[in-house]
Amino acid sequence: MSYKEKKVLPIGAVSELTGLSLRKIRYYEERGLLLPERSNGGTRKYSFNDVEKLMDIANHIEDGMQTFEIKKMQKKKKQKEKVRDEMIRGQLNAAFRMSK
Amino acid sequence: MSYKEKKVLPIGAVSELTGLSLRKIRYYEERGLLLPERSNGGTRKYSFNDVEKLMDIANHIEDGMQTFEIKKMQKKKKQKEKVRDEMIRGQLNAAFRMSK
DNA sequence: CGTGTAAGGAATTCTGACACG
DNA sequence: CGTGTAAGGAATTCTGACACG
Repeated sequence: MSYKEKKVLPIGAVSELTGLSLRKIRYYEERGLLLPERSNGGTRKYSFNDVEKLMDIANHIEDGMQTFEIKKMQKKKKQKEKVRDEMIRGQLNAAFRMSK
Repeated sequence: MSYKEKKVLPIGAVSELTGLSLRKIRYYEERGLLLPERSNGGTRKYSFNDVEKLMDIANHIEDGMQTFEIKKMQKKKKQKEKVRDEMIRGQLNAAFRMSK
């Protein structure tokens, strides 16, 4: 796994990087838009990927989009990626069979 | 600047990533092998680059090298990089003059 | 709904020092 | 020299709640 995915940043760093308040960051998590890890003590740990996701979320919020709509978009995006991956895998399998 | 250089990790995360104790991490800084940033409150902030540097340091320590020796090595390494960069710049300038 | 804030407590980090070797 | 540890304090984060709208 690359640095971008490592869950290591404390919420304060994320707040500085994104410009979002601690309240907002925690609220977006509450709405399921984000899933940081937790330390043994219970403190949140974020990745740089989470930071990017948050900036994306912030943009949508600014545009007047509601959290549940953003949540929907995330699901659709994941669905698209899934389909695309299955397509690729299918093509590869087909090509593999052809090669024999 | 890339994620790798951003000073954002708290010392606890660095400890987990490197497997080094907090004491060791702070001590290597005291010896000048490392220069994390500080938050307003005074807490240390590390980059992934610092994490890599620490694993390097740990290896040298295991080999019985002393901190001042590691410090020397770091200086030599920097010197080499500097010379190399100047070489490249020189070559580029020469090529540029030739092209006119 | 999305966000600010005050409140009390818990987790994290800080420094300087003593210990051992 | 390099590292562990106990000590006291400060910075950071956590949760649940009230407020506004």
